[in-house]
Amino acid sequence: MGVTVTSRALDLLGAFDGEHRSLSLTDLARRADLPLATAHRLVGELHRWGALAREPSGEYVIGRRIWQLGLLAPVQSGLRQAASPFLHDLYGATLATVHLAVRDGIEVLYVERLAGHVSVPVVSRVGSRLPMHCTGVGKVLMAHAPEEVRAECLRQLTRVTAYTVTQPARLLDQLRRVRAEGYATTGEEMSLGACSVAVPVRNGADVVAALGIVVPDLRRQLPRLVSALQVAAHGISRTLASVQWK
Amino acid sequence: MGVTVTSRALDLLGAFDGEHRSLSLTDLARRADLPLATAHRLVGELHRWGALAREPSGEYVIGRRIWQLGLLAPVQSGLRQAASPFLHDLYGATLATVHLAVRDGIEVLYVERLAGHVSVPVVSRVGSRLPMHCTGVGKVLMAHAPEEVRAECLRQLTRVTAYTVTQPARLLDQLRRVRAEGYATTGEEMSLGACSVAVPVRNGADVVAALGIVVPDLRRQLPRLVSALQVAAHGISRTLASVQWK
DNA sequence: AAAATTCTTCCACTGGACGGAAGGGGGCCG
DNA sequence: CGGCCCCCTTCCGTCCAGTGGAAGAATTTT
Repeated sequence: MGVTVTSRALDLLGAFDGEHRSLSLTDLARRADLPLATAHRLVGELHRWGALAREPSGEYVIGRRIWQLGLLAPVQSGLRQAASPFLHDLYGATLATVHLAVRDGIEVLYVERLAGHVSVPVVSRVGSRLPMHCTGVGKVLMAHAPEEVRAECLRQLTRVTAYTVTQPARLLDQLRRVRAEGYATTGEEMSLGACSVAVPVRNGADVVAALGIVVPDLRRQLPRLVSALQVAAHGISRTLASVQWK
Repeated sequence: MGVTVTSRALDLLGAFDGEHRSLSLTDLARRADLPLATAHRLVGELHRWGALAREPSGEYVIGRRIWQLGLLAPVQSGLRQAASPFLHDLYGATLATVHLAVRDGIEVLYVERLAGHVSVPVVSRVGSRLPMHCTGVGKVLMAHAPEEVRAECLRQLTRVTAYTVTQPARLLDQLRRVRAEGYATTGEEMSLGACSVAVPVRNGADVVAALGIVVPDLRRQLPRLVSALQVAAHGISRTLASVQWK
């Protein structure tokens, strides 16, 4: 059941990613591993429907219709909208890069990112994924994930910087503290010069997301940042509860 | 050439909209006008790929993968990212609901919306469309649209409130002034109690988007608002030019 | 417990999908 | 200018994946 028409069309869409935002017909055919004639027909249909658009150059890009559909996804319409005003407040209070993320499998999926004109160099982009063990939001989500997910993560603690925690025991110890104290921190574990603090966002009893900020250094004002984060997280949680999200 | 497999799969996705964010299999089949067995198979494939997700209730919703794809669309990745910091500045300076919109056919497509905790009642949502003749951003986009688009719009000047401009001649006159003065205004033409000001966002010589704000009343501080808008629009234009968007 | 509704699986027929091949168009180089 | 290369588009006979009626399972309602 591997080669259905639908799966081919979807594979064409899947040919696009962060590094390949516009592709020629030939590129699409190559990346989806389809004969040119077949790709031509399918791409034509996708284009007619609005899933793909054509740049002046002739290359194809993801169309507005897909973008509009994406806005209907639950991450977007529920969580993001509930969080939006609180994220702005948080940014205003801290002037740090603000992140909202959810867990997707064993990775962190960034749902929203809010940064000013200048900011600490950060790798995350909205819609991108990162491993959980070396980011603030990731530690929060991992700490509150089901046991089997945590176990799976521990199996691949890849080293990113010299400060990345790669010993399972040590990470588990940190996660225990995250649950106990209600917030997680990292210090240059993902990229040098960037530290982070994060707190869980709840919907009822469940942890549905994590809210975090990235700063150059957090020795001095950690208590203030944690309290600002918790105020925002509580606000989001309350909004989620009131709209009965999910 | 109306009934291809791909078009059916796409129609299933198209069954979702602002009012129907989650649908049961039966609903999907009904809305896409497909036999249940066929819908079942196609939905299964879409689900397997990640285009659809399943709620705890068993209903289907747009999946994260579509959301991620949407983030790659040019509106999103180019325009929105370039605009983001300036929109926050603008919100900070005016505390009004801020809108960024592009033209899509003969309608206004809202690309970004930024509102505080409380705000003037506004109908727009990100990803939604509205007619051009009765919104601030719409008038800006219409004023700078190709002649044939303008003509097409004039053919359907639907009345929304008692203040909506429905006489072609009068609207054309307003548009001429928009081009001359560099900004457009509306007064309760879309919804009562809401006025708006908007300015064009350029990329080189082309008007690629419109930036607008909605306020309860604009008699008093119009000059200040226009200048704040223009500062932001220039900032966005400069950013677009520097990243060679499109 | 019966009835109604929704979801899932099955399978034989058939019409839409397939893709090799050939034909256009534009850009680059010798 | 002509030859070459690359990319896009169209065509058409073959064939297999898609189709959908029907039956059955699962769930909810009456």
